Amino acid sequence: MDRIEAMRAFVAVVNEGSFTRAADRLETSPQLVSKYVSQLETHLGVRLLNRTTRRLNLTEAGTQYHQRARQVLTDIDDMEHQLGDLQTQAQGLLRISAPVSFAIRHLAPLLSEFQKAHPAVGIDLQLNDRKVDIVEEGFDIALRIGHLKSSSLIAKRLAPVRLVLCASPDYLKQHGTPRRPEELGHHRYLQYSYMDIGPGHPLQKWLQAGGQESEGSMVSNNGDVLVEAAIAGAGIALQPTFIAGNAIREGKLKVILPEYEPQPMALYAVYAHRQLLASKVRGFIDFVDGFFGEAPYWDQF
Amino acid sequence: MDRIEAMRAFVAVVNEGSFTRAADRLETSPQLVSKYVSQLETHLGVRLLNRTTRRLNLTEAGTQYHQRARQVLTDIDDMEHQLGDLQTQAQGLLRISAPVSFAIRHLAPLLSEFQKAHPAVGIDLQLNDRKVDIVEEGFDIALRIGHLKSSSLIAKRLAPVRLVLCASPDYLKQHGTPRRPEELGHHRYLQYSYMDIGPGHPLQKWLQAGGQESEGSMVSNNGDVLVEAAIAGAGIALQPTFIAGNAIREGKLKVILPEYEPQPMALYAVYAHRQLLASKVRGFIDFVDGFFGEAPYWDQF
DNA sequence: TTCGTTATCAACAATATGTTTATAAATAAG
DNA sequence: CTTATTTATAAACATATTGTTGATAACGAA
Repeated sequence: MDRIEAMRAFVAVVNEGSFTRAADRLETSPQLVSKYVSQLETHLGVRLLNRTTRRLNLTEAGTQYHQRARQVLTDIDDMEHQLGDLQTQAQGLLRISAPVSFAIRHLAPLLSEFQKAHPAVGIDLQLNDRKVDIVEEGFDIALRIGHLKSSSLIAKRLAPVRLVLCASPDYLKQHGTPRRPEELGHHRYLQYSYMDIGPGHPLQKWLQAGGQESEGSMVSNNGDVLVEAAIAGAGIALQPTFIAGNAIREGKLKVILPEYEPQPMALYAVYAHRQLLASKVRGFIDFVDGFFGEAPYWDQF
Repeated sequence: MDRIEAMRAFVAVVNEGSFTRAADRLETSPQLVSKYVSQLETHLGVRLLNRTTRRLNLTEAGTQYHQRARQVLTDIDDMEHQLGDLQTQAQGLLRISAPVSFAIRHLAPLLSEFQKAHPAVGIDLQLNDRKVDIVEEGFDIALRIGHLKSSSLIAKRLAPVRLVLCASPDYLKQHGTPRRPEELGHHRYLQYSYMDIGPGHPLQKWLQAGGQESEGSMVSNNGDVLVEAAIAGAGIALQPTFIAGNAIREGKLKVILPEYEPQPMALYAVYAHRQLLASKVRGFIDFVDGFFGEAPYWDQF
């Protein structure tokens, strides 16, 4: 027996004053309503209604139960409606984790526009380059850059992330512009700590060597720093276009060996579940998807 | 799905922080708990828990739902316990309908003793000689005297009610004491409006005739009046012993034609249902049953 | 009375329930 | 780093329950 349905039946019978009318109201058969009420009575061990075929009278217990059952039912309805609204209206706090450099440069306008479209959604943006555990740490969405290994999480690809080798015109004038990967050997590599372009790539060897052998080399876990260093003429950096793009467009950096550009990585939105997604999350993903497109503005140089 | 059980499962999972422990607590299988929670989620259209195999985290919706669901569940539990108490403790107002003359003479001591045994039960005693509709008028019990025709009500026989023909010694001295029914013809009959001793009885003819033909006869719907009239020498009355008994014992009335005494009627407690009886009602019936016995004190003369 | 209405009962087919068995994922231990 | 253990879920299945249908009994009204 579904006690909630039984309670609903009982309350309907009391309100309508008849099993048949209650059944009409609940769009079911009088037989079922009768069954529900008797089951409820048996469950409670108390007679709720004195019924003749012609008239119904509440017992004392019935009166009390009716009172409180109605309250409980409206509570439940309220509760479910509230959740329904939460679901359809896209409200609540959206907790997002995002990579530091990307967020600083490109997330502000997106978030601002998103909030215009969904005023009831609050945003908590946590910048973090480590791989957060979105379930454990309570994030709704994590934006990630890289080649994602499969996991139980859902990852939606939002935009390509191109990596380019670049250096300042001054630096190139001074040290020469490499035309082939082999020529990189003597150059300074501004290394990003977590860079991984995959094995087998022509640049891979140099990249690894750069980190281990070169003297006076520079390593950072922040791409902005490396790009700034490259602009200042400190060496050659392999960095995503969403960081270097602006400097390239302004002529402060030159792209080197474009024909050897690594496979593009991608920007992903990572979230926990595909089904029963809160609509604030669903809404955000739909919103971000297509915001940058396959040729993002930061690649226009 | 029983939504209440599902809610209980969800709340248990949140409280215990694990499906398996929740299942232990609810004495069911983890599989079922899992099923319940997912059904609840599907029903609500919202994900309540983010679950990895190792840890559980509430979603925003889950937090809200948990809060309110716990409230609803305790409400329901309270409600049912309250009804349970009502059931076992015998409390509330007991509404009794009883015949006027009987109640006046014999009910006060009974009720007083009953209330000593069940202090939490209040009594509303309505005296009425008409046949009340106990369901319609909201009585818990009706005491009735007579030969009950079957009905959907339950009637419990509490005591025999003997009817005796009686008159005052003075009257009998003046008009003679009848020895055979035929001799009644010339006597005055103090008639009770609702008297019915059934067809075929030797006295039946005289009783009917008494109502229709005799001049100067007396009719009343109250037995006390008729007994008082008989004591005053107004004629012969056919009245129950619980009214006339006292006068007989005191010698104010003499019993006539005892060998023609009609089949005894009975005192019944009539109530609506045999099952799921409120314990105040159950208690009263048990109490009254046997209080008077097969040879009630009013028959001792 | 007889009729229409109403609650309930009984029986059945459709559905749902809870159990069992198996699988995948995540941590802990060796 | 692999193996074990714990945990949640999925699939499959026997059993119980549900809601429907048709029939019954009781009350009121004409």
